[in-house]
Parts: sequence; C-alpha cells; structure tokens
Amino acid sequence: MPPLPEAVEGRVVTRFAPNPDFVIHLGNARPAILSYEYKVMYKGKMILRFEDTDPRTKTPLPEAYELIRQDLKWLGVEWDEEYIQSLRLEIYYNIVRELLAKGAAYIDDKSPEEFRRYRNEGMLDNYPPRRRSPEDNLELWDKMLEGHFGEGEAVLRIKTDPNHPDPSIRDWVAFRIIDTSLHPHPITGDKYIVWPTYNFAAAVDDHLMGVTHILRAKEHMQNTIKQKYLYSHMGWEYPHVIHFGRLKLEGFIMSKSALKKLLEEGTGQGLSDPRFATIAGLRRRGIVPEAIRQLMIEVGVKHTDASISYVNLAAINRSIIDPKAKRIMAVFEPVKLVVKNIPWGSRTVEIPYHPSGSLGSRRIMLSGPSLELLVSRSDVELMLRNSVIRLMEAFNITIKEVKHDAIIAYYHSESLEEARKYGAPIIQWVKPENSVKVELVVPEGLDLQRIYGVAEEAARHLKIDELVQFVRVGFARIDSVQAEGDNVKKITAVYAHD
RNA sequence: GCCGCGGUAGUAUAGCCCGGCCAAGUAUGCGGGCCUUUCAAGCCCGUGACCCGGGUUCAAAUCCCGGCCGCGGCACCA
Repeated sequence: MPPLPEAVEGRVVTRFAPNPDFVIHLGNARPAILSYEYKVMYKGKMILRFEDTDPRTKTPLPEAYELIRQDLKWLGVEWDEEYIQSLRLEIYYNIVRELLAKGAAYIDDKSPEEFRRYRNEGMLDNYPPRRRSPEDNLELWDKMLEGHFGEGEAVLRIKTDPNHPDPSIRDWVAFRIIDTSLHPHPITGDKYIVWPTYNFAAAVDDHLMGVTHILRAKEHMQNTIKQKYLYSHMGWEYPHVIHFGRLKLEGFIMSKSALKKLLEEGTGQGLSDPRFATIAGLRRRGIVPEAIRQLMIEVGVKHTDASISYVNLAAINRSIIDPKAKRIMAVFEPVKLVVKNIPWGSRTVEIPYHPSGSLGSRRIMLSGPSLELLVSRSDVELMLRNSVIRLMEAFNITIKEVKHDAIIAYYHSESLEEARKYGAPIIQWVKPENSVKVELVVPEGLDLQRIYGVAEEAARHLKIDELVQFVRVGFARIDSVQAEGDNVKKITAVYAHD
C-alpha cells in the first residue's frame, strides 16, 4: 500500500463510518479494510462510527448495527473505538451554539425556494436570515429544539462563501427537523427532532475523534469542500482525505435499492443470498476474508472506478483455499454403472483428501465380481467416445453398453499406467451404499441454478462452512447439512468457482 | 446546464508528482505445451495496453493546451 500523507507512526487515526440502514457490501469493504490496514501499518487507531442521523429517508435497520460488526470481524477488521451518532446529538447541539455565537451559522426559517432564489442569483449576502444577529439565531435555535417548527419549516445553515462557484456548496444545511413521532429512530425513538446532516455530524466527529486520515469514496469530494468551511469557522485542522472511485463486481447485484427490491420479492436467501455482493453473500459463496483483503489492497485508492471481474476474485480465492479444501467425489444427475467380471472379491482403496496428502485420507471398500456405482450424466459422453475409462483412485473399465438407465462395463485392468496406455479419461464415481444426497446451488448472475446428485460417504463428515472441492466440478462451501440424528441425509453446498 | 475528478492490455494494477533505465512490469483471463489418478494446483511459451490531437524538449505514458469519453456532485441522503 502506498504511504499516507504526513502519517506518523503511532499517531494515525482512521475510521469506517457506515450507515446502518443496510448491511455492508464489497464496495464498503474497501474503506473498511484500507482503514484497518493503514491503522496496522502505522500502529495507529481505527474508529467504527455508525452514521445514523436520518431516521426519515434512510431509516436505520435495528439489526444492521450488529450485522455490520459481525461482517467486519469476519473480514478481520479490528477497531479500537466505536460510536453511534444518534447518541451524540447533545454534543452536536453544543457545537451549534458555538457556531451561532460566532455568527458562523444561522437559522433559515424561509422556504427552500426562497433560499434557492437568493442563492442562485448571487444575492445570498442579502438573504435576511443570514443577516440575523447571533442572539436572535440562538433564540430561534432553542425554538427549533423545543418543537416550535415542524418538518421543513426551519433549518440551520453553515455560512460559506456565498458566491462559491459551486452553488451546492453555498450555505449548506447542517440541521433539519425530522418528526420522529412519525419516523421514530430505532435507537433514540422520538427523543430528538432536530437532526444533523451527514456533513455536519461527520465533520464534527472526525475532529472530535481525532481522525487524521479519511478514506472515502469520491462522491464525497464536494462534501469535503463543505466541511472545510465548518473547520475553518471552528479553527480546526481538516484531516487528510483520500478519495477513491466506485467499485463494481461484475455479474453481482450491488445497489442497495436493487438488493432491497429482491429481498422484498422474497428470494428465500435473505441478505446472504450468494448472488449479492454483500459481505454475507460472498461469505455464503465460499469467498474467504483474506481474498477480499488481497483484492482491496490490489485495487487500492485510485480515483477511477473499478469493475472487478468475478474470475479475478475467484482466482485469488482459489489460491487461498486450494491447499486446504478436501477433495470429495460427487456425481450429479447420477447414472448407474455396473461393472462386471471383477477378478477380486473385495478390496479397499485409500484415497487422500488432497493430492498433497496433507489432509488425511478415507477408505472405500469395493467388492466383486460385480459392482454397482454411480457416475455423472455429463460423463456418459466421455464413455461413448472412449472404450477404456479409469475410475479415479480405483481401477480401469471397458465400456460395453450404454443403455438409457445404466451403463454396463467390464473390468479392464488395475493400474494407472495401464489407463495411461489407453489414454483413458479419469472420472470420479460414488458407491451408492452410504452415499449422501447433495444439492449444489450455483449462482449465475440473477439466477440460482440447483443441480442434484450424490456424494461419497465421506461427505457425511463435512461441517457447515467447510470449503471443499468436488472433484472435476469445482470449489464449494457447505451451506447446510440435513440429518436425522446422526444420520446425514443430505448436504447443500453453494458453488464458489472452478 | 453548472461544479469537480479521472482515462495504461478483457479485467485489476505498477510506472506519472521527481521526463530518459518503459520498444511499458505484475496478477488474472485467453491460446499452446509440459506435468499431474480432478475440468484444481504447478511449470514453460505466447497473446494483449499508455483515449485522440497539438505543443514543450535532444527525449513524454510521464509536463502544458485542446478535444473526446467515463464517473461523481448539484438533497432539509449518507
């Protein structure tokens, strides 16, 4: 990671400030992870701050506070202090009195249209509310707090350059009235009706919390300019800001509104739907935190938008999970395979869970002279093209007949060398006895495909969240295990990538 | 429309501030080969980019100007 401007070891303070109106997604992971990584790099401090100051249009989700904490922990992000803005309104109110006394802010009790007229015509200097005395403003402020004004009847504005080239900068709104009897706040209920805007609360908190470096998306660039006026009124020094572009994960649903819409339609998968680019969705799909961390560090802090392709994320993820994912044999849309003329009565094959041999092994007993197995329907084609096939880790067979309900084969030979000699394809197989039903959920863009099959007996011992590789199919995460007592009936897995 | 920020291979990123070592590095993808009891991993080879046009300079991806394109903001959202 590139160094931070004017960063001193031990003195860097970063923050991650989500709005708890929803869970966090991959885009939020960027400021969260980078803030954390820089904190670690400079042995500083990181703050988690919930920005929940709009109970009306961005009503906080009560459970989101904890879900966000959980997601951050899962990502490996550790923060040192935590704040909730809705619990800090008195602090903001006190700053307001100071600003008002200094003549740096004023109560605007005219209509938005009236203000806009003065602002857009460059007449802001002469806007009557702007010219009010500090004493009158203080009095009006108290009236606001006491409830003399209804929603939309008064706001508090911070004085800026009244002729700033960007009109949106001019005398921005710092507080507005929200009728919390109509729109209660999940934490403070209807206790407060005068709420700070993002620019006020974030700016004040960044100072009070000693934040030295802000990492935020570039949609805040104009906000930085607005906030600097507040800092200059208060005589504060503005932190260093690093802006970066937006992040998109190709093929995933990212926008909050689209996610909410799908949730309402009832996808049955909730916030962790594997089609979502939410942290929970990616976790569900078998993406590990380290992969997200590496991706964020690679993407960095450029101003340009980045469109991440899933294969890229998958490649990083694969390199992390490949060494520790058990290889499990599973066949989908199973087809019966009958092997005849086996020269031995019974034999046990020992198959390592990983080609490296580092994950142990399981034993499978096979018995002759006639053996019934299951193979994947997708491999039938291979059997039509190749007369000799090797059953992985077992023996070789000759295909005799491909019928619609079964494949008849004869034992051919034992060794791998022999299979090579014939150029025999190697396929996975499942012994029907003690096998487990498996449902593989495959997210594909907006669709969720499900394919069904059976897995070998060893799959009975898989645990939820375990990452496995179904041989010749791909990596997947065990999502659920259905059992009756100790008897595992079925496992459901979510496909991660090949 | 008005403010602001950007544009390096399919994707992501390095280099740009401090011009030459960049006929542009890395990862991933793609093509080919090797290896391998997986369509995984590993190894080798190849593929492919400095938005366009001017200018400054002995020399420009790097500096300047113009254009084009993309993104963000213009909220009593964050």
